[in-house]
Amino acid sequence: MLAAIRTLGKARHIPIVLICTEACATNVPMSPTDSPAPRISDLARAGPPVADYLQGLNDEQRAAVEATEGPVLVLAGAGTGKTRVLTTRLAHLLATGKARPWELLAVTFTNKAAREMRERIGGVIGAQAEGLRWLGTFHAIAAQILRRHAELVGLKSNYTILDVDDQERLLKQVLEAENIDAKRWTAKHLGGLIDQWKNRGWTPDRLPPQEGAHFANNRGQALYRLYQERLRVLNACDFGDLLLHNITLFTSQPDVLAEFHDRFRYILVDEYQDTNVAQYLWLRLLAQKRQNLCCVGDDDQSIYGWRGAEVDNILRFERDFPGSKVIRLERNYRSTSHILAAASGLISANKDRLGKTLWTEAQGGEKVIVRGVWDGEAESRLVADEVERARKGGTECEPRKYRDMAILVRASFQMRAFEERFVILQIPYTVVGGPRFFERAEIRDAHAYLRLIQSPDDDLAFERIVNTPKRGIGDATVQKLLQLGRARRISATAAAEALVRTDELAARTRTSLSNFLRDLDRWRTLAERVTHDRLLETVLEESGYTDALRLDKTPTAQTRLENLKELVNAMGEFDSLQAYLEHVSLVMDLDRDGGDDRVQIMTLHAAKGLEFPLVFLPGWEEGVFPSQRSLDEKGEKGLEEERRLAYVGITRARQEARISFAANRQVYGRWTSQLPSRFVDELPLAHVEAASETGYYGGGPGMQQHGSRWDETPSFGAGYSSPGWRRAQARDYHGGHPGRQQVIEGEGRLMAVSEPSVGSDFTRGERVFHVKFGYGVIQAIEGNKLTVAFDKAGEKKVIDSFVEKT
DNA sequence: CGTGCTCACCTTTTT
DNA sequence: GGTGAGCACG
Repeated sequence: MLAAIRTLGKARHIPIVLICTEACATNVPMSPTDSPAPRISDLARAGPPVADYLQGLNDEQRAAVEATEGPVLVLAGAGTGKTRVLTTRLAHLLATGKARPWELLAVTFTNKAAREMRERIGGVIGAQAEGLRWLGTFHAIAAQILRRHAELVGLKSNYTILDVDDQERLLKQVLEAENIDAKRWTAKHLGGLIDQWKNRGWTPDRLPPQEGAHFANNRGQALYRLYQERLRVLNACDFGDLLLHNITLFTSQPDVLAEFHDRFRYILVDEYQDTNVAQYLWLRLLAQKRQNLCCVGDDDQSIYGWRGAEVDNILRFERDFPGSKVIRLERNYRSTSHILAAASGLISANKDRLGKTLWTEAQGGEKVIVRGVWDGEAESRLVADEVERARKGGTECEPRKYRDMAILVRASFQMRAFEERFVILQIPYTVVGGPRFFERAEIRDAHAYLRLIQSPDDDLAFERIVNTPKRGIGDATVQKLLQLGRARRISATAAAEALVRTDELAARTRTSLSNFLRDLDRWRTLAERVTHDRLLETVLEESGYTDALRLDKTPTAQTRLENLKELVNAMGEFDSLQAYLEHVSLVMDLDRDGGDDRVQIMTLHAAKGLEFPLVFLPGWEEGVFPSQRSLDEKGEKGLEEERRLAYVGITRARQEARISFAANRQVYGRWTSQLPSRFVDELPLAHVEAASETGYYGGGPGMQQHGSRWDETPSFGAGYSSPGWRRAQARDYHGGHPGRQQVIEGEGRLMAVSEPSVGSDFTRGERVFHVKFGYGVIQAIEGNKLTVAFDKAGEKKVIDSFVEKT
C-alpha cells in the first residue's frame, strides 16, 4: 500500500485539477513559472548550447524532433526511443521559442505515460516542465476543458465524474423505470453498448438507427437518451462523456473552439494507434486551424481494438491530414537481432499495416526458444525452474535479477498456475494489474460518504451507503426513497427527510433513517471545521463502518481496514476534498512496486511500453492465443490484433524470449487438448530454436508432428500422426512414464510433482528418491525417509511415502 | 430484513 | 473450478 501513497504523492504534481480563474478563461498565459520566469530560449542562451538536448539522437529521431510544422506522423517501432523523441520534441519547441509551455497540448492514454513524460521532460528542461499545463491524458484534458464550459453542454462546472460502478447502477435504475427485464437485458450490456457508441462519437441523436435495434426490442436509443438525461439531472458525466461533450462543445460553439485554436500552438499525441473515433474527432477539431499535429504511434502495436481503438486512424493519417510527413523510427535499441527478426517475421503475416523494417546493431544473442510441454502445470514448472536457473546464473550467463524476468500471459486466468508454482518454490513475484485500490468496495464506500457529505444530491452515493454498514434500512425502503425522489424531482436525501416526518415507515426503520440523516448533517458541519482526512476518519468511526470491519474476523476485513487507513493518509496529500475527489475519478492507476526484486507476472496488454531482459510467453495455443473469442467475434481483424499482441510480447524481450505451449490444458476445470498456436508456425525458423523438452523433464510432451521441426523430441508412446498433431489426454501416459525428476534442496522447500504420475524419481545430491505420488512441501529428510506436507483440496496431512532408491 | 443456497458466468482494460 | 449475484427461506 505504500505504493498508493507514493503514487498519489507523485501524481499531485499533475495539474489535473483546474481551478478556473479569470486568467485562465482569457488568453493570458498562466503557469506557476510564469511572467518573470526565464523562457527556455533565454536559459539556453545563458547556459549550455541549445543543441545539447539533441545530442545522441540518431538521424531518424532527429528528423522526428525537428519536423515541427504541419501534420507529422511518427511511426515509432518497438524499442526505437519513442519517449525520448516525444520529450525532446517538446523541449525543442520550447527551446526554439516556437511555443511556451502552456501553448503545448500533449496527450497520452494513461496517467502513467503522462507522468513519465513529465518526469523525463523535466530532466531535459528543468522547472519549465511545470508549466506544461496541457500535458495529460485525453480524459484529464477533456475534463479540464469541460469544467470551464460545462454550462454550454447543460452541466455545472462542478460536475462529478462517475466510475463504471455508478454508471451501472444508474443504468439499472433506468432499465427498471422503463420496465425492462433486467435479466434479459443487463445494465452491464447496455453500459458496454453506450460506451462503444460514445467511443465512436455518437450522441443519442446521432446514433445510427440500427445500432440501438438489438437492445430490448429496439429501445437502445431511447434508453441511451434517458440515461443521458439522468446524468444531466445528477450533474454527472461518465468517462465517455468527457470527450463527447468536448466534441459537442467544439462543434456547436465556434468561438470556444477558436479560443483553443489560439491556445494550442502545437499538439502532440502519444500512442496514436490506440485512439478511438471520438478521440480522433477531438484531435481533428483542435488541430484544424494550425495543423501542427504530431502523432506518434506504431500500427503494429495497436492492441485495444476491443476497447474502441481504431487502427484505421493511424493507417489513414496521410489521407486525413493532407501534406503530412511520415517519419519512421526503425532503429531498435532494445532487443537482439534474433528477437527482433522473430517478431518482425511474425508481424509480417498481418495485412493491415503501414510496414516498417526494424533493425538493430546488437547482433546475435540467443534465438527465441519455443517449447511444447505436457500441460499447464508442466509449463509452470518449466518456467519456474528456468527462473531459478537464470537467477543463479551459470557458466555462460550472468545471474539475473528476478525483476529482470517477466511472464506475459494472454489472459489473467493463466496467471494462477504460475503463482501457485512460485509460492511453492518461494520465488518472489508480483502480479501487475490486479484489483485496483480505488475500485475496492471499502474505498468506494468511503468515497460515497464523502460525496454525499459534499453534495446531498448525489443519489448514487446515497444509495450505496444508506445501509452500509447495515443499519436496518433494507432494499424496500431504499427503493421507496428513490421512487419518491424521482416522483417529486428531489434527491433521495430530501425524500428521506420528507419520509421520516410521516408515519409511512416502520418505527424501527424510521428511527435508523433519521439517525443516519442526523449524522450526515453533523458531518456536513464538521466538514467545515476539520481537514478532509480527519473528516473521513471521523465519519468512518461514527458511522460504525470501521467497527463493523473490526468485528469481522475474516482476513479480508483486516486488509480493508488497512486500505482505509491508507486512504486517509493518501488524502492528506491533497489540498482539498474537491481536489482529492477529482483526482481519484480520473487517476485510477497505481504503480505496482517495480522496485522490489520480483518476477513480474502480467498480461500482454499490461506489458505494453515495458521491457525485460528475459521474457516468458506461455500458453501459445490455438484458442488461447490467439483467443478463440477474438477470432469468433472479429474474424480476420481479430486475428491480426492477436498477432500484434504476440508481436508486442516478443518485442518486450531485450535478450531472451521463451515461448511455450501445452498439449493439454485445464480450462474452467475441464481438460482440453490443444494445438500449438499458428503464431508458433509463423515464426521465422532461422531465429527460433525448437526445444520440446530440456533438463530434468523426462517425459515427452506428445506434441510431435511427423516431419516437422519438432519431431526430434523423444516421446513415450505418443505415436505420430501426419499431417496433424497427435493429441492425447494426460491420462494416456500413466504407464511406463519415467516421471519427472527434481533436485530436492532441503527442508521447508519444494516441491511438487503435481501431474498424475505413477512414479517419479527425485535426486538429492547422490541419492535418488522415488515417490509414489507427489505434491507437497518437504518437512524433514531423515535417513531414507522424507516427510512431506501434503496439501490438496484444502486438507493437510503429512505423509512419508518417500523411499530412497539405491 | 438478513442469510444461505443455487446457478450462470467465465479475454484483454483505461479513464 | 471458483465466484459473485440473485432468489428463496427463516
